[in-house]
Amino acid sequence: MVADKYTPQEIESKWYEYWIDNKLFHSEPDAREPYTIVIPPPNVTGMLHMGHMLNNTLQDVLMRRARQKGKNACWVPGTDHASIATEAKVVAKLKAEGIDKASLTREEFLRHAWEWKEKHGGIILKQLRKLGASCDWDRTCFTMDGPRTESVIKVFVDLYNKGKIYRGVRMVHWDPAAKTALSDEEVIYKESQGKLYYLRYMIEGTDRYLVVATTRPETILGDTAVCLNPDDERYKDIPADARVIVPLVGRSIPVIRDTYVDIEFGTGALKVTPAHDVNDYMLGEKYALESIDIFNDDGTINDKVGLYVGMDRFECRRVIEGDLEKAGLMEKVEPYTNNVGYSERTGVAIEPKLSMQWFMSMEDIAKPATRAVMEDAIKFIPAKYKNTYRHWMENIKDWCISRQLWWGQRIPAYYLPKGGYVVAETAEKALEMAREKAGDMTLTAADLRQDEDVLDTWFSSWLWPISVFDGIRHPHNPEIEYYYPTSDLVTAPDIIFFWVARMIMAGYEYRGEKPFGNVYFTGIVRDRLGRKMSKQLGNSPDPLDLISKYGADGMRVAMMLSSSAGNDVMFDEALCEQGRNFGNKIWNAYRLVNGWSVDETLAQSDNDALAVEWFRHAFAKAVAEIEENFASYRISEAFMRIYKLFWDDFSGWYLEMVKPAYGHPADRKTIDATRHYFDMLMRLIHPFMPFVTEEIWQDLAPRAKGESIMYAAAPEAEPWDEALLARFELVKETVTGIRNVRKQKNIAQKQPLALKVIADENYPEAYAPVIAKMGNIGNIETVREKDPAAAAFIVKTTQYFMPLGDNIDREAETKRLTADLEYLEGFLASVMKKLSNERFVNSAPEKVVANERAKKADAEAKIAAIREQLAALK
RNA sequence: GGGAGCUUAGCUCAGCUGGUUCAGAGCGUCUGCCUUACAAGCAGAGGGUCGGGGGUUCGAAUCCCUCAGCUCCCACCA
Repeated sequence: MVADKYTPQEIESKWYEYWIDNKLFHSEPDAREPYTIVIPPPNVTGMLHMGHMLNNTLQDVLMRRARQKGKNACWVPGTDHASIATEAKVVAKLKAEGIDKASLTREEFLRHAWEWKEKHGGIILKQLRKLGASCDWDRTCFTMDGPRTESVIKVFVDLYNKGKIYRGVRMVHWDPAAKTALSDEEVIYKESQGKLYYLRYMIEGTDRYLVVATTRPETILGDTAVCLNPDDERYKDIPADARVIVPLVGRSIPVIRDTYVDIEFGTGALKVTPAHDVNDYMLGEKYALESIDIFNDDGTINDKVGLYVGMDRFECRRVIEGDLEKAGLMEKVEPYTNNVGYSERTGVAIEPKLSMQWFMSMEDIAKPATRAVMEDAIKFIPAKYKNTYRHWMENIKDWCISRQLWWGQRIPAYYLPKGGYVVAETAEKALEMAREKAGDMTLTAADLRQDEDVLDTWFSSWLWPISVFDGIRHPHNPEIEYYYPTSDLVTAPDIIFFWVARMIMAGYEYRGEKPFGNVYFTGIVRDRLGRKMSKQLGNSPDPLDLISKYGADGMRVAMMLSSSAGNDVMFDEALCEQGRNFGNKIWNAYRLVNGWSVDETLAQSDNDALAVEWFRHAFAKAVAEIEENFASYRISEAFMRIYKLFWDDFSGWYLEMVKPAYGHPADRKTIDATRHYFDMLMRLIHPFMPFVTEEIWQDLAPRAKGESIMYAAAPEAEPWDEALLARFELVKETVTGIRNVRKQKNIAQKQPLALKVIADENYPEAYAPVIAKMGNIGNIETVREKDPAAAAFIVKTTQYFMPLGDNIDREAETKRLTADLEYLEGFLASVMKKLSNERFVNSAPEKVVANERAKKADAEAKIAAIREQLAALK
């Protein structure tokens, strides 16, 4: 027996515990077909936000649906070590405690970091439980746990041995806050308001000067040339061997010529700073220019030049502007908007920096991965992301995989005392190799120095679908053989390059097979005004607050109500309310059904038999449509269909039809059918609202311990009779017609009325008992003549009359009927126009023409009926 | 500078290969109801020249062109 009031908070934790206690989320390989999802691992120290709610609700819906379909469903949860983000958090935490990272050894720091991870690491997964996520928690993985780390190292060594990983000095994106290199994908370009400074470079030995435009005057410290376009007429008279003096610095640098320089931009003169600009770097290479790195790793000025030493780069820019003015070397300053790259993690402006890094060459590994998506071996939903994907894959650049951090997998490269290095999975193996390489058997482990850098976090998460089943270390273990490839991946499109593309590459490289069959891209969760949710705006609600307010089921419904694949989600708290209300609706419908008493001797009424039969067909049709929606990943539409099925068809019509009068019992057949329907409806709703459906399902019949609606088979598609459903629509319209009359005449539903009908072929006579009950009609009388004194309405072509004594507003009725008549005549005219068009009749398919003819007949019959009613009114 | 996508009711969106499931849904709005399952509800109603213009076609929200507005992705113009 369920409680009177629907309070989600009271049932949700109870059932989650039940599922856990009975190990209902756990999966082991068996004879059934597997259905597998690996969770996009959230940052280990992260908090749950609305994006997670959307993402994980969808995954849970798919999981629960798969279980009901008899599949062996396995959802692997886990977290990501998120090296930059986590290290930043730990550094900040230590700083707050007065500990400077620089004062710690690597081992000490890592101890702090692990401590922090142990303390905060599980939070986000615990939060996921509140949502009802049916993850197999026994399988929880962490991208930096033992097996995953070993897998990463193994893959690194393997790729190195295949010649796909190399080390080199390159211009990389440097994050001065995190003090590490970043990959191209970790840089976000944003339009920024800046200034364009025009600086004077005195030409050596003359009193003339060249004016050079730059957005970054502080980098003059590293200037080693000025470049002109050889075709620029303005500079024809500058000698080929001219040199200029770097402002303030006083260094003499050459003037070079290269067509790279855009004559149109600025003054047509470009200052070349090979250490701090990607293009300048290339010019530097080409002309063998000196490269002067003027920054420390934290973005302050170093002592190479001796000016502004220790000053922050932005501070330096401000100061240098003033100094140039004072020295008379500033021609002018203009406002300027340009694209500046920022670190995805720390948000600070990126500094291009020349440094020694590890790279992975991507071109070959990208090829099979591109093909898989283009040929739909892996399906993207929505498909529009295929283009984005292809474009990136076809222009792929090598991947900078080293990070100057401590939190992460340390690169397994070991440097020999006399130069050179070896790459090996273990220190022992490395020593062996080093001895061989150096030809010195006296080398000891202490002589080797392991690379200080760690690997990019994505270098571990790209293996996720394989490594969670230990398929890297043991490629033929039963788990990987059974669960891989996984079925669906649900993720946000902003990590398509970071993660999705790379997982596909790893899949083909290490399994020779795709990592998943379908990728469902969710949108970004925005607020009601379409703004991205962010901490700064404070427009991001705490999902846990919403869950405690509306229940997890309500929260899940809110996510379903607003999310078609790939479209952004406009989130509004009102949607949670709607979800909660739906839970309430289900709850009360159950209370109604549950409250009926049975009279075993009672025969089923015609009315009830008709209702039961109709709903069987309505339900069958809905199941087929829901099936179709799921098959095409229209999850929200599947939900909306179920929502309407339950609320409108089942509660609004079916229950109202079979509901016994207050205090009266129901017959056995009707009760059993209704409870059966309830069971089936709960199963349909369960993937979306697991808690309330479990509560009711458990109450519906005695269940064995450990039994759960989770494993109750999804309703199967059955055939249905479309004609029967169409016939019933006429019944509904008739009932609505009656209600309208009541409303217009202000007659309460309680008061029984009489109904007369001129029965024609559109009169659903068989359903007379239903019309009578739903309309509270005492007697339905079949007549031949219209009743001029009665309120009248028409359904399709059938005329109905409700004698109400003499209170008929003839004028209003005439007006209403005349309006209907006008509309229909116009309609008929348009149909006639089509039919009289020879070309239409000749070239349109027969079905369409037949349809138009039917429309014509219909309209004509209806017009005749209205004319008759109008005549009767006079 | 390239590329992709979007524009349908007050809001959020469906509308797959052109033709009764083509003008739809949910929410909101309005009106009337506390009718012993549910006011977190019930009953009823109104609301759109499918962004503008042009074209193809017997027929266009749907296909093509064009203009306008919005969004996203990619790209080294200092």
